[in-house]
Amino acid sequence: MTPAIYFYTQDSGLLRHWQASFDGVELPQQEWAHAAGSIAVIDSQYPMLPAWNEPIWQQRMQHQYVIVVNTCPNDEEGYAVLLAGAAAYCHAAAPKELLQQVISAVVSGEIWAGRSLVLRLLNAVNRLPAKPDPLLVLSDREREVAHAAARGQSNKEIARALNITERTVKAHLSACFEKLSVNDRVQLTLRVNGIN
Amino acid sequence: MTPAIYFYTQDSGLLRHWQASFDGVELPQQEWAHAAGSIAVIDSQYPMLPAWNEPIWQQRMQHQYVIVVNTCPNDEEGYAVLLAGAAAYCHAAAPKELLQQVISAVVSGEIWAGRSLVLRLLNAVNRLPAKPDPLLVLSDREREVAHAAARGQSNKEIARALNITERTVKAHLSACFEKLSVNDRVQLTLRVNGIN
DNA sequence: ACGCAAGTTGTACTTCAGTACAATCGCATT
DNA sequence: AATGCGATTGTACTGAAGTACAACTTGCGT
Repeated sequence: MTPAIYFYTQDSGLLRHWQASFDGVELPQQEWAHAAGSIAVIDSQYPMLPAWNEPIWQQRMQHQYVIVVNTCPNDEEGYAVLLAGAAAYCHAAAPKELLQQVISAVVSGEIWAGRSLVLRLLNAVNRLPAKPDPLLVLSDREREVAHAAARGQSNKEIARALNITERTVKAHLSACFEKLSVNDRVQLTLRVNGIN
Repeated sequence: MTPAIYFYTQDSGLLRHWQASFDGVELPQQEWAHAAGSIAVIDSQYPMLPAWNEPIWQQRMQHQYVIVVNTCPNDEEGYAVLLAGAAAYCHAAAPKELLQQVISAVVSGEIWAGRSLVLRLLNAVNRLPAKPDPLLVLSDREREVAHAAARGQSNKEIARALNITERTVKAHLSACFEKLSVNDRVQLTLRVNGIN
């Protein structure tokens, strides 16, 4: 059982191809509505798409599996797309079997990309620019608490370790959530560890 | 204010050096007792240490900041130590100022290593062996739920996305916790994302 | 002296996460 | 047919997490 699949395209041939490969593929009703956890397949030739380095994509991809397809895929675009957080990048008219592989990989939380793109990504690892640490907005104490929480420690454990009360730990964590615009310690963990 | 610092060494000269640099440095009472979140400074010449690739270290380093020191540090050992999850690797008799830098970096959740060691680590990134996916023990459905949780989604969101009840999500997550030997979704998140 | 930010803690409350104990259903293997 | 596993859901409970509102202290710069 796969989540709902919304297909953003204006190519009716592609739509038919996908509908022949999966039950439940549909064109989205509201332009960019997205149910959390659903799958969005986006034809990169869809008109008026924001650039892949726009932060709007990261927000979206946090709550939805985004698969980007192109009738003429290229590594440059694929690189940008995956950096933006997409779950997959593949040929829009790929055979049914391949598409099913991609979908099942994505639903299982994997990232799908072609071989040449993967190699390019691996080579890029060494040249990661020193990213500005998002934790700099936190005070020293808040950063300590945030890192402890992001290691998987409970409030009680952190309190004992830092020799403060659990109440104080909560205060610091609430401040961290606020400053980092996250809702809970799991999202904090992801942020601290540079995921998403 | 720093957590308690336990110094595992048999070199009384080193112990004095550290005690002169920090308040609260003490020899551990019970051999390997460790309070969650405290700092363990381990002289790698301490007798009978397990090899750094022993899994026992990963468990330990999950709940404690471990700093490994050596009176004669070398990159080989440093590499193994940091791979095992240590927070720092440095010269045991480093000047007070440096030690304080190391401690404050560690308490802030950073990893400290000398420059040559850092360069070596960077070069190693490309040669990471394909690690056996720990999630293979999960069923397909459990893996879906685990990945959703590890993206920061709440039980309610996951339930909506997969079109099942929140109760079922809890059931799957409990199974995941059990199979992966973790206590909660934060630790699951770390595991799924290959941290620690 | 004054303001301000950071750190600390308290009480009280709401909501979420996680567990215990159980039950039903489908499917595949024996 | 029987057994077992995975998926699903229920009720009920405990404890942790997070928020609201508020207060006190310390240090630092003006």
